[in-house]
Amino acid sequence: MESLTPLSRALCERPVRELAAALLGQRLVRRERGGSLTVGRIVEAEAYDGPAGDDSAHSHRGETPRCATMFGPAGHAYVYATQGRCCCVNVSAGAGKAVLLRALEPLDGLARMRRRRLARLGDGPTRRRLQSPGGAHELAMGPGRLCLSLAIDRALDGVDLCDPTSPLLLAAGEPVDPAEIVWTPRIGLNPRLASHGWPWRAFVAGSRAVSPPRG
DNA sequence: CTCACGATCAGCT
DNA sequence: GCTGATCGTGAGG
Repeated sequence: MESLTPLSRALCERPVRELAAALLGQRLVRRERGGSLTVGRIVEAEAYDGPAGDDSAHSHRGETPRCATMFGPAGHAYVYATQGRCCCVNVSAGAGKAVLLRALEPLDGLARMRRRRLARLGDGPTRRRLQSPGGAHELAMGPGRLCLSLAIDRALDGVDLCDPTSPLLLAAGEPVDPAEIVWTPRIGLNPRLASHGWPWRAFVAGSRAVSPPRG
């Protein structure tokens, strides 16, 4: 059983790129009714710098109902729906800034994670990979898959990730040595997201759970 | 009200 | 590397 020392609010109030780096190695913990815990180690994170200088942030035109959590206190979960299929979860960092959690290395509750992923899959190669013994690292590889594995949806938007009693929280793991952190431009289908040339995507070198670049 | 568009995923070529 | 699924969101009339 993982210990549940929550991450401090002060950490989440640091500049977003520092926060993205500091989140690597920490735990994302999902506590469901009945007390079951699903836990992953954060291995990939992406910083969004808010309305001032970041056109690709959801907050780039100011506060809207969808992204209101980004303008609330730091350390809360900003969860939004994408394509109606799945959600993505961010750690709010105040003033419209946030860090998107892109990938976890599964630690606890692997059976629950696999069950929830398989429930969404047809009879294709992905199903067979996830069922194979070496397939566990793929369970939460990618921002949408991460949320599917941990049963994160819009109902969790706004929960306090620094509160040890929350259904979703950040807990202390092992910080990652800065030398092990790789920075790259953002990835995704929208070329605009990488157009800044900013190396704002941080991931743990060598992690098998890091989502591969696309396009 | 209408409409264009994704911070994605899965499956196939 | 390319396409379809599928729908919330936000901008504009």
